[in-house]
Amino acid sequence: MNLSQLKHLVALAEHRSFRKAADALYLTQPALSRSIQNLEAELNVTLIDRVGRRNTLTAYGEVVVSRARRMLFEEKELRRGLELLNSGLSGSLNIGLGPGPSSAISNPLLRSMAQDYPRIQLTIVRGRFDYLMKSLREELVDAVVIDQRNLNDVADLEIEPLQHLRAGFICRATHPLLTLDRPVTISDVSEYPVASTFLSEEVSRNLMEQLGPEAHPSKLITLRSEEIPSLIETACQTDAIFLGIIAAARREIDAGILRELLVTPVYYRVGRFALVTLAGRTWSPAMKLFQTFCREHFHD
Amino acid sequence: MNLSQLKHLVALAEHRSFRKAADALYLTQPALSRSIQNLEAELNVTLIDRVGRRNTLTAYGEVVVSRARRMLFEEKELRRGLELLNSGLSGSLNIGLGPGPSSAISNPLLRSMAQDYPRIQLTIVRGRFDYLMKSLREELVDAVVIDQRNLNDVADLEIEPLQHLRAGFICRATHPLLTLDRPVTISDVSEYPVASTFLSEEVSRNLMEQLGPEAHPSKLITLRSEEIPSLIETACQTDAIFLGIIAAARREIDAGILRELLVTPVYYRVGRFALVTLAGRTWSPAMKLFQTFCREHFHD
DNA sequence: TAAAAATACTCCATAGGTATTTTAT
DNA sequence: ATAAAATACCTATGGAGTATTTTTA
Repeated sequence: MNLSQLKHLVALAEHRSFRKAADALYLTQPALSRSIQNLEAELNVTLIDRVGRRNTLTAYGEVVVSRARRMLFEEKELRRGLELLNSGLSGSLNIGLGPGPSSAISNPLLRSMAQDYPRIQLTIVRGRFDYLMKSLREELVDAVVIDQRNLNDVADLEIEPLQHLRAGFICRATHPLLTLDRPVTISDVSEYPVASTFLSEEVSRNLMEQLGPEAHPSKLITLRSEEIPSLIETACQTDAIFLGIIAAARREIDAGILRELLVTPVYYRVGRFALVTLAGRTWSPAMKLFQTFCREHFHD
Repeated sequence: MNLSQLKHLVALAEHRSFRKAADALYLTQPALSRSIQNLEAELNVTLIDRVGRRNTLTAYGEVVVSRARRMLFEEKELRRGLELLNSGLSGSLNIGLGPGPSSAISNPLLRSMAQDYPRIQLTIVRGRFDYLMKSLREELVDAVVIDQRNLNDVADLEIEPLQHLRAGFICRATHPLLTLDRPVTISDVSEYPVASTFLSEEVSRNLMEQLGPEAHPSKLITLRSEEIPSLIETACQTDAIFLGIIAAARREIDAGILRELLVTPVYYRVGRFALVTLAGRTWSPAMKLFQTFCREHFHD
């Protein structure tokens, strides 16, 4: 058995065709054919049932492919580990950020890297949960920061929970609701446009439980976008009320442009974010820097 | 990079001597020397510091050795996984059973697997003919056991006929009909509730041909369910008469609770069951065990 | 100056290529 | 009839052996 044969088998399992797999491997079809035959002969089992168009792995093939995948993963990590050692702090860092984390740390992360580690190539990918997890598993990004409540299948992941980020309502400092001489209710809020992202089921349910049926996103939210900065910009310039992570508007709140709007009963919901990486991958020095960064910057 | 080189490096890391490591690997010292050199050349790093007596791994060497250990572990597990599969001691077996076969072999199959092959993952799927065949063709199950009279399109199938299972009438041992001093007729039977599954067209026709129009299921059968054990339970506790595979009531008959009711003219109909798999698929050892099991357990 | 590792040289097993046949749809 | 996979045959690379030299404790 050798690593080439295993690569060949994995490719074959993916393409289900000797021809296509051979092309993908930059090999001739006969070479691939023999490579698989040799592997089968050595292991003394049939790995794939050749049934014309539709080749399928046998039970043996399944066993071999799954182990082979791990071995090839380890090989890739071996080579990457050497490169990391060689490159020191000049490596690259590819990060995937969910909408919440993106609004909270995108800017400070870019600034921090530009100032302190100018030789690190930083790439930030924005996206929805599924897309980010796919990117992570395909090793297109080194890590993602997402709401960990979405995570189901975590067997192959390494998850570092980050500090919670509070969520709430935010409006501009000159907003009429801030001058009210009584507590602001959800009905008051719904008199104005409410700007938010697409909220998960869990968050929606939570909103309703705490603030009543009027708070259901489908009724409450009138302005919806994945671009949180745009939403915040809107809240700055209009009477629209932003609903989301407080930290996303940190700069505007500090500048006195925006203010948190306290709604009774108090809506206080946290985003439970986490730094997620593929288990078994060596962390680059840049990755460790990012971890430190997240720990420091995840707060309200 | 290949697995031999990695084995060599790991041995070298353990023995800290080319000489000793070479001996342990049943290799000559120059061969080992070159093997390591080739690996170093390919990875373009020094893996081990040659300092005469006491060789030590470099930082690169540490990275490579630790990943290599995992790869070799995976390789060992790969081979062990195949052996387990081969010995029939592991693996998975997904079986689809039609109503008749299910009642006849579900329990013994579960018991047999639990006792003799505790590490095989057995899944039994119950269902009607069409559903089972669909599952088989989509490879959701490895095999189905069904009444082969239903089979039409068999081009892509491998069919092993199993021993016929007799069908007939069964009632409890204390049933009034058993004390009759004349042959029991179908009219006698129809005086009582008759419990059975949904019968195929062919079986229905056959029933009528042999026992007359009174025997048509739509008239005859008053208790209908796919759950044969429930029907048998009913026959045990009431004067209802069970119509179906005799073997399904094997246990109760052996225990003297139920008895076969002979109806004149003799109704003797066999279930022509078969073990059906997709042609061209390699049989796992678990599958072969199941085949043997079926051959042994399909009898009255 | 011994023991250890590297080098020089030879052999052959095997992975890969091209050309062709066999198989299955 | 055609696409896919297997087979036949050839070449070249590289891994392993033996003999020998170089290194260093």
